[in-house]
Amino acid sequence: MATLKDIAEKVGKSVTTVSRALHGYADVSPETRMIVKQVAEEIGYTPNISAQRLQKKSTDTIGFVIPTYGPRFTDPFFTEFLASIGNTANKLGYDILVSTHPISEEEMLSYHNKVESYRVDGFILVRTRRDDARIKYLSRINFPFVAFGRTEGDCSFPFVDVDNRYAMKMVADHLVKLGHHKIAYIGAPDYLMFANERLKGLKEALIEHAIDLPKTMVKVGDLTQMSGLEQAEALLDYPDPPTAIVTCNDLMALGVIIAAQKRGLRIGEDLAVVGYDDIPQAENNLPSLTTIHQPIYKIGSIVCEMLVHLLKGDVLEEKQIIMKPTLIVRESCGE
Amino acid sequence: MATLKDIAEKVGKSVTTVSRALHGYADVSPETRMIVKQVAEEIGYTPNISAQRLQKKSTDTIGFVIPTYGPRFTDPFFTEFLASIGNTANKLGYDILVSTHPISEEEMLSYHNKVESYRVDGFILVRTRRDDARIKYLSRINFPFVAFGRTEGDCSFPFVDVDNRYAMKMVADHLVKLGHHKIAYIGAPDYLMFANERLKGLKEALIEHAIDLPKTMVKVGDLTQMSGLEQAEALLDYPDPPTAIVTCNDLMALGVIIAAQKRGLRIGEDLAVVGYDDIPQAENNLPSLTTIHQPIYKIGSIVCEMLVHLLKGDVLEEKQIIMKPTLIVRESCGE
DNA sequence: ATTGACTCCCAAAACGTTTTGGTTTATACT
DNA sequence: AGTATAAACCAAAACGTTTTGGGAGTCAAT
Repeated sequence: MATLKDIAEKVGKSVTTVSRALHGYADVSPETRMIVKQVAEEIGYTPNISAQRLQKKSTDTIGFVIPTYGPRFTDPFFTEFLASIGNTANKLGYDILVSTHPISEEEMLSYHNKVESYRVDGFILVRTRRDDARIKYLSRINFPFVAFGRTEGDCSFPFVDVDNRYAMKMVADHLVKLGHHKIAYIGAPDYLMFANERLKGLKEALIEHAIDLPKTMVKVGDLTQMSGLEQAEALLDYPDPPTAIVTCNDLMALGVIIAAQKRGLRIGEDLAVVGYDDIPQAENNLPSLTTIHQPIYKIGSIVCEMLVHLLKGDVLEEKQIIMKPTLIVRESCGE
Repeated sequence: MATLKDIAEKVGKSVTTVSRALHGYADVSPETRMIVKQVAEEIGYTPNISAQRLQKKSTDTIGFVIPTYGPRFTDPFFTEFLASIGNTANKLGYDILVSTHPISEEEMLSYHNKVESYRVDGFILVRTRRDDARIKYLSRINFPFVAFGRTEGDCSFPFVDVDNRYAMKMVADHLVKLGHHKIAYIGAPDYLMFANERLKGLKEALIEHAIDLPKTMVKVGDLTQMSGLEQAEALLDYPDPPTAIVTCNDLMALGVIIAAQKRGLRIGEDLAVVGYDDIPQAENNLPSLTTIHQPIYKIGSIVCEMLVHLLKGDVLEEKQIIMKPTLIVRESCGE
């Protein structure tokens, strides 16, 4: 309601002066500045954000498009990540514009749309893909973004990633030390970069121990608990079933545990299970879940800070950050 | 990049005409309209949203402030709800502006800020409180919003809610039928409307069966699995422990199950457990969880649609909607 | 008396859109 | 010939802000 003009009229100065007074320019006398600020406070002035944006040609808004899977979409990863970028953005004076789409044409339209109508200044990407249309598009038009995760091919964009191969090496070493050699893996669709990396990492690490990971021991889930359960059942139905199952996220690992328990297997003795993410339930589960911890909240806030720096025109001192995950040993692998 | 002016110059017409051509006004000849649209397409015109907003004095944006609890905040409810309002808003041409705050002064500031700088046209509220500062503020200044949940006192605002008392009556009847009379309840802080209602509902329903719910049998958690576990331990430590524990959300119920299993109790036989929400894990858990199903996705989309109607100036045919939840009987109560 | 430096101020333009309040031209009706 | 009516168009204002490119006044040094 209240505009600069209103203030200007009240204090008998021009709109220009009022604007400059509020923005701390030096060419305003201390008295004028004081009275302007006072009146602004009095009449409850807040700048009209649309007008500011039109003039500044920036929106102070960060786009975050959540890739969803099906209608009952509940992944703890996203909640934590969203809370993280939300809080960080807020602290830095930015808004988060969220939309949700299944991976599809429609998803790309959403990016196009937000870019072309000047709705956001930059994007945060998650769950990068081996061949990532989003990254290609944004790179091509030189639109600011920061990704959590890398992609295949050109990785010259700014990102934060976790060393997935290193994580899987820790997992492999741990399992081998416990005496396992019949190891299976439940992953996610191959186009997801992190799934791909984790599978590769596990394979490589096992080879170092002269252990093979045959195709039959590799299953693909969709990251839900239900699919972990289903894939585990397939694995456990084999005449010569694995003694350890590694999954590519905790939700699926929890599914594996349930599948095993349903057929009376003792987790940690008859079957070892390893997850990835360290969601809160991993710790509280019975048995608690051995898993890879990646600091989601930390990663979110770093990603967000990097993007804000980028938007302010700063040069990033570290454009690409690779974080070391840690192996959290709990009950699900026995000892 | 491309503006109306660019098109105007290309087709040799005025900016006015171009604007009106694109908006389907009648005072533009068919030929002009065609050529305008064609040129617009050619040079990839998209309206500058900030300019539009400044002029229209509306933002086509819906605010959604997520109340968080602690840094490791992962509640499946929010992911599903967010996906729901996200998809619906998108379909209706609206954006969702998300921010996350712990319940606090800061949270209210976030509302003030978004209202006063014209950042959003309306709000969606969740997790209403008995005495809700958000509702009071928005009602007072007459700012559009729709809530999931009611509040104590004046409830003349538009909302969607679930009949919590009815839900708890179903739970009580079910448990009593199974022969339970030592029943305990793990709720959430009393200021949360839904927690308060559920407790009241349970109490009332038990009284009908001449069963008392003493203070010692009522615990307060914080909706996390961990706190469900902790409160359950306190209950089970009693010399005369309950034979059934009702919780106010599934996450805590899962915690209860773990606490019980840790001390060797058989769920469904030695102890009955009932949750609320019907999150995906409720179905897959071992034992699967008897719970109250509320159609979160549906509710989200209804809430969002109501708000959009409101924003368009339509009159709501149904301003207040109360949905009947259903009791999903699974293994955690035995039979 | 000029010049220069400094302080304080402001009119006007710009951002890109939509709306207002017309005008012009052609056609149809008396 | 004069008057409606309709079709097609458009200049200018408006939305509220920031930035540009100054101007006016004072004071001190030449």
